[in-house]
Amino acid sequence: MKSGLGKEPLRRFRRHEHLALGGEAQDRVYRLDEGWACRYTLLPDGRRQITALYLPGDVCEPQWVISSKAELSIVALTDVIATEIPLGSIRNASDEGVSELIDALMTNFNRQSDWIVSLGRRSANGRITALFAEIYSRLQQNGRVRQPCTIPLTQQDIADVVGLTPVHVNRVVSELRRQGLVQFSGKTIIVPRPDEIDRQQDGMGLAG
Amino acid sequence: MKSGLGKEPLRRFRRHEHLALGGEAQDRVYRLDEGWACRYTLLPDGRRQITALYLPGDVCEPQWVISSKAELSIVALTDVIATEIPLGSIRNASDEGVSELIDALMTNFNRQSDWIVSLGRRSANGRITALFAEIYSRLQQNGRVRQPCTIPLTQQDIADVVGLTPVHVNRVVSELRRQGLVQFSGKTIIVPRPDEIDRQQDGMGLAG
DNA sequence: CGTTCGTTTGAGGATATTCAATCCATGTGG
DNA sequence: CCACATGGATTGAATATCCTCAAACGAACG
Repeated sequence: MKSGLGKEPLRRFRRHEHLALGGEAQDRVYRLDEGWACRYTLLPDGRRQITALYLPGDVCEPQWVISSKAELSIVALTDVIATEIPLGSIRNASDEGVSELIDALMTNFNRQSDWIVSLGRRSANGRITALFAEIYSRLQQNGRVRQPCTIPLTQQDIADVVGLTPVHVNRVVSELRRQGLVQFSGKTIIVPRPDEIDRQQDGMGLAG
Repeated sequence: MKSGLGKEPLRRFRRHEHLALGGEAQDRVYRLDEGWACRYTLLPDGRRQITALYLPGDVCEPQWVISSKAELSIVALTDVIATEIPLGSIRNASDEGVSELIDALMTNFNRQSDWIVSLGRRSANGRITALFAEIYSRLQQNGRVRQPCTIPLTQQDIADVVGLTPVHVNRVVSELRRQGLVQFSGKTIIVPRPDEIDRQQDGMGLAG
């Protein structure tokens, strides 16, 4: 995966362009070098629920190494530059490439479980602050934290992640701004002190 | 996995007994021969969110074949009889056992994505009917449908799956009973016509 | 300069929660 | 066989949270 061979082709996607369509066979995965993307489901009435967020540095979608089929569509949330990684090139030979993908898969699996907890048991405020804290933590792990942490998501995008309406997201986020927990810069959100955001989450820690 | 060798030991768990504790190393998986179990997270204030349901016939937790560690606790929701399947016995030799577990893992992964959609975008009524429909469908796939489909879950358990309070679950379920979509038999719920329940779900299908 | 996309604000209403009781079946000990 | 304790289901009233509808606003873009 980290083979610096430079043989893997770079792909560019514009915002709203699809990296994959639900049902399609996949013969590659992507590593996002720049930009954000997501997996989502569209309801018949047009509402959208995002089921996974892909940040710069993430591999999208690691499970294709197992199933070779996109269950859901993947779309770019910003302009994206991605490295194309053919599955054939790593599936033969029990490479470290495979185990890296498997690790990423399990990480996503556990993240989904966590997100079920958020959606099931947290208030709007808790879900949004939890999302910002998660994003910061993941960017940090990917080595992509500029100071401070910036989030190029639309409030509509955020709403589709946290399962709320954009109107209500706006009210919650505005309140966070009033408290100084986030700042706005144009349409991107800035989290100046991620550690404080983390403490905002209502009733979330661990046990049992 | 289906080796009828009879060498695998049977394990019994009483209701509320743990099959695994979060953080524990695991050297086996379980196939549930009888009874129901779940994976869950406990919040600091005592509320619980169930992140996976295990039905008779299911393997619990297939991802242990990869990670060998329980991220979250697993508890029996009813009395359980399970077959213990040592991981060592199938990890060497690229058995069909492994690929069966991998398949189950991917099924659970996709089910979690679907559940995120439910929690994020469905009403109480939609979540509960979706849950019943999912349960019926899974029991059928596992070859465990007696006529009719019975669900031995407490309303509190259901609440912890769908992310609602038991009080509100009671109101919704009572309304479903009034409409004849479910029946009660003591504390267990019966779904006489699962196909009709399926049509109750508000705004759920596919697209995009 | 008019569109377009995204944000912001208000008013009103629907949905789900909270807090409390009550009910009911089951199981236990006397 | 009955009194009592227990766990779960049920109901009501009041409240909180979030949604819907509608309009206005602002920046970016062609």
